[in-house]
Order: sequence, then C-alpha cells, then structure tokens
Amino acid sequence: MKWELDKSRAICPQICEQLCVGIASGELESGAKLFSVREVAVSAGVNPNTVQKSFEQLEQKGIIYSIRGSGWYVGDDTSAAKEMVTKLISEKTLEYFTQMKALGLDETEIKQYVKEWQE
Amino acid sequence: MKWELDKSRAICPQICEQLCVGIASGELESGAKLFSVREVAVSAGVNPNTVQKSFEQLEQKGIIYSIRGSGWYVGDDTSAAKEMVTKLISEKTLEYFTQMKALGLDETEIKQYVKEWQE
Amino acid sequence: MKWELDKSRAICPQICEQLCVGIASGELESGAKLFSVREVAVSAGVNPNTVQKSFEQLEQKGIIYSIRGSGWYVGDDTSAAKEMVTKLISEKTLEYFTQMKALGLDETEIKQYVKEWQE
Amino acid sequence: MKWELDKSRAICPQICEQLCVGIASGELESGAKLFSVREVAVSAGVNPNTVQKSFEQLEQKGIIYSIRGSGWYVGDDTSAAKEMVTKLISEKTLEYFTQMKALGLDETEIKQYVKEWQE
DNA sequence: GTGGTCTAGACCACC
DNA sequence: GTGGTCTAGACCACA
Repeated sequence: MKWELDKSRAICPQICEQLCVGIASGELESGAKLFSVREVAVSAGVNPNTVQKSFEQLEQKGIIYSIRGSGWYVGDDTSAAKEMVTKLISEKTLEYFTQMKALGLDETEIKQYVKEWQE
Repeated sequence: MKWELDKSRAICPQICEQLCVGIASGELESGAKLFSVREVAVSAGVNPNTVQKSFEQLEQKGIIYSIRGSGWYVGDDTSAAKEMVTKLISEKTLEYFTQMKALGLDETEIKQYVKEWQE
Repeated sequence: MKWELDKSRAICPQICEQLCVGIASGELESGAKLFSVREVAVSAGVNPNTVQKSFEQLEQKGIIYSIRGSGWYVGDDTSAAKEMVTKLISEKTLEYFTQMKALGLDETEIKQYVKEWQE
Repeated sequence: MKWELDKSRAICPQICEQLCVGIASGELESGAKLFSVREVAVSAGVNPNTVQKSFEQLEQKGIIYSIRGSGWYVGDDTSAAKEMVTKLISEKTLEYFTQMKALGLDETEIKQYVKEWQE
C-alpha cells in the first residue's frame, strides 16, 4: 500500500479514507492481513499513535478487526468500506458546493467551473 | 450583512471569506464602514474575539483597516478582496479534486459526478 | 497652528505633544488664546472629542486653562510645557534604545546606526 | 530562550521580535523545535493565547511553522527572520526620528542628542 | 503531551 | 460607543 498524505490536513482521517479506498477497490480483500501499525507509520512517515488511532476508528465501524498479538485484518464484509467511500464522496461534494456557494457562486456556475477545471 | 456560518468548520476563515465576497461583489464599497466587532459578533452568534481575529487577518492582507475608537472600514483597493475570492475558489476546487482522487475517482469521474450532482 | 498627525498612532497624545512644542518654542505665548476645540478638530481632521480630551489632559498638567464660554488659553508658566517636551524627548529616546537593544544591537551599534541614518 | 518583556507595550509583537532576533542571530536554527506554546507562556509569564497569537503571526510570514500535536518549528528559510529584524530596526528608527522632529528637533539635533545619550 | 479554536470577560485608550 | 489587548479556561483532534 502506498500512502499519499497531505501533511497540511489531519493525518488520521486520511489514513482511514485511503484504507477504505483500498478495501473498496478490492486491493485489500476480506481477511487480508494489514501491515503492522509500526510498518505503516514508517512507510507513511507519520507517528505510530496516529496509525493506531486510525485503525481503531475503522475497527469501531466494523471495517477491520484486530487479533491481539497477531495484527490487523480486513473485515469479512467489505461493503461497509464501500459505503464509507460512497458516503465520503457525497459528503465532500456537498461540502464543496456549500463552500463555493458561500463564495458567491450558484450551482450552475460551480458545475461550469468544475467542467472547465484543469491541472 | 447576513452571516451563514457552518459551525462544524472554523468560524474565523468563514467570516473572512464572506466579508471578502461582500466586498468583491460590490455590496461593500471602498471606505464603507463595517458593522462593529460587537455587532457582528451578536448578529453572527459568535464571540467578539473571533470577529476581531477575523478582521485582523483581513487587515494584514490590506483588505480592510481600522480606526481606533471609530470602527472598521473597507480598504481603498477592493481588488485584493476580489483576488482573495478568486484564489479561494481555485484553492477549494483543487483541494476537492485532490480529495476525490484520493477516494479513487479520476478527473473524468469527478467531473461527471459533479455534473449529475443535485441538492 | 499646523497639525501633522500620524493617523497610525493614537491622536490624543500627538495633539498634546504638538501643543506643548508650540508653547515651548514660543510660538504660543503665555495667555494666548488657543483655537476652539471645534476649529482644531476641523483643521486637524479629527474628532472634536479627541481634541477636548487632549486639552483636558494638558489642563490637568497646568499647561493650559479654560474659561467657561470663552475658550482655552496658554498658562502663565510655560516652563511646564518646556519640561514636558524635554521629558518626552528623553523618554522616547530611552524607549528607542530599549527597543533597539531588544533587536540585538548594543549601544555603540545603535549610535553608529543613527549617525549614518538618512531619509 | 530568555524573555525580556516590557509590559507597558503590547506583548505580542515583542514575542515576535525576540523570536526573530533569535532566529536571525543563529541561536535558533532552521528546523529547530521551539518550546511549546504553554512552556513559553509560563517562562514569559504571559497567557498561552498571547503566545499562540504571536506564533501564528510569524507563521503567516513564513518564519516558523507548526505541526499539529507536535509543536512549532523554525522555517527552512531564516532569511525572512533576518529581513524582519532589519526592517524593524529601520522602521523603529524612522518612527523615532519622526517623533523627535514632531517635538521640535531637526535631524542634526537628534543625531547629536543620541550621540551624547547615556544610561 | 501538542497545537487550534472558541468563549467569556476584563481593562484600556480613543472617538 | 469603538477597537486593542490580555487573561482564563474550556474543548477538540492529533502525535
């Protein structure tokens, strides 16, 4: 797994999101063993505590589970991860529209702006 | 001026943004007196310190200025506010695309998603 | 009297200072009638209340006095004004040295810097 | 880092200035970790909010930067701090000359006064 | 532990 | 009345 983290944002949710994407895309299958917290921390260049927190948050949502002394594994039902991704996409888009409207653009203008967006 | 604040985000930048939009749109003209820190605080339902901080940030960018004991006024050059709004629109769109890509969508898919977006 | 006010600083002390300078220099003699609060306010482009406060502060120091319904006059003893000016010069110089030292310059360097100062 | 604050002036700019001096002098090197907001607050005898505000102002100028939950660090380019110090020296000297002139001294007299200054 | 943000309330000088 | 500044204390997410 390759990590692309935006250091100007909070790291925790980014790890959660990317892990969900990995699961939702099928890259990580049900029951697959994840890299250890320490390995992820090193490869992503972040604090192990941050990775631990991220994993715990995903565990709470039933997306992954841990076995003491063994490690972390992808949960049986990957649909939760897929729903998560869908939900995130929807939420972020809604948030984007809200913010753009606050900047004085109406829905048509936003869509036009996005359509012409490049780079 | 009417304030629409999303309490789940930081309030300061929202006040800055909406003020810039007001100036950029011409609603607030050069030299116009703004409502007092305390009035804005009441009308927006936030703490005066938060408003003060927002105003100071805009002052540092040369968009507004204050006269002690008198109030806050829109700066002579409203182009700074306009640039600010343009920059914000661009930045937020770039951020949106970045986040969507991290969620597994490519540029075409994002544009399609936005095109079909409603509500 | 001509007013040269730095609007980025507080107005009140500046009016006091310049009036003292005028008196100390002999431009304004003992017993001379000052321009009215309103006239000064207009010619200096400031709020009449500010001028009023300034005059009251100088009155408290015995430098000028007021006659109800008539106006403000320079006090009999102009030495107070002269002392005031001397004191201000000393204070401001001390303050300047203190601040420059805080910026990492020692006394010799400050004096050298001032010696070479121009514009 | 040792703090020498003049409580009769605003504290914020003093913290900014002294930090810049520390960086400009090389005492604080690029990437060096600063003491935490809370530690500085205690050692300087001021409120943590005041320190936070000072740090944020320096951040906006690109002199230092923060990592959430980790701390504040000296920016890569220390030249900004050096320029800051130079600029402050120049500004304060200009301000000093302006004020002294308003007190009736001409440039020659000011330089003479500074030359003979002691204590 | 750290920074980030906000609230609440105070005091000051100035308009 | 206004802005400017500071204190005190709280809560949050992150390292």
